[in-house]
Amino acid sequence: MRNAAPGQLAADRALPRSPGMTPPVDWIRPANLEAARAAQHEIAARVETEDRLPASPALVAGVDCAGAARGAPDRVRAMAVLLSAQARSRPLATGLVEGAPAFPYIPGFLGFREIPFVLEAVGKLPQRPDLVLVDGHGVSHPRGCGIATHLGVVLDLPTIGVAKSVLVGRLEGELGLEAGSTAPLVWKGRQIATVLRSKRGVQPLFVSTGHRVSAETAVRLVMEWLAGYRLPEPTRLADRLAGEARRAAEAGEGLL
DNA sequence: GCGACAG
DNA sequence: ATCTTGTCGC
Repeated sequence: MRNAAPGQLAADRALPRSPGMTPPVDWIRPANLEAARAAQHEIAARVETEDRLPASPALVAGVDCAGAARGAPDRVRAMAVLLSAQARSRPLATGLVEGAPAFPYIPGFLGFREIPFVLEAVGKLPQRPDLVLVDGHGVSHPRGCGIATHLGVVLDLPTIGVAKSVLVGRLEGELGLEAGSTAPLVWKGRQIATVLRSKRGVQPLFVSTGHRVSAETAVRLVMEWLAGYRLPEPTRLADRLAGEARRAAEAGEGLL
């Protein structure tokens, strides 16, 4: 079992979920696009868009994925970082996983490619966080099921989507140039995310509800977890550490 | 039919 | 996401 398909083993063994229910396999490893699309509709029907998390989360995790290594075409590396409100710059723990994705990258279906690995990476953390910041959209998705929402429902944890570009929708109105400026991202007449200028002079972030976090709280928490950079610290560290891990792997395998 | 299109 | 040096602006 040590050499089982990465995604499969990851999904079953490492699910750091509260006891009670196990997500349908199609929510994690659907056999095809049609099944994946159906799963997204099921997941979207279970999303909670109201707050159901501590007002000030003490343990916040950040997750991100990167290519495993240049030269290793279809490999993915997932990094999970656990931070505490007390020491936000110093990770309490990290979880790293690598494997071959069962899904290709298809806009709108990112979760099926990365979540199997993210689940295993989060499972390597010593404890479940109060909140998870995800690199990508939450409900600001064609079917209301971006990777942040997908992950939140599967993990049964509060999540926030922090994307660096738009998937669907359009910025409405004007976005100020100052840090903290916001504007609605609207799609089909509905606000689906908040465009946030996290820092002066940088491209904005697209913050959306993942699961159990309201749109307003999502923006507040992202702002609270910023540390002088465009991305909030949990996500920024996961992104940076994933990149460092990739370089280390390339060097270790002599792929240079 | 023609674009758009998270990471 | 990834390939990539120098360069412009806060």
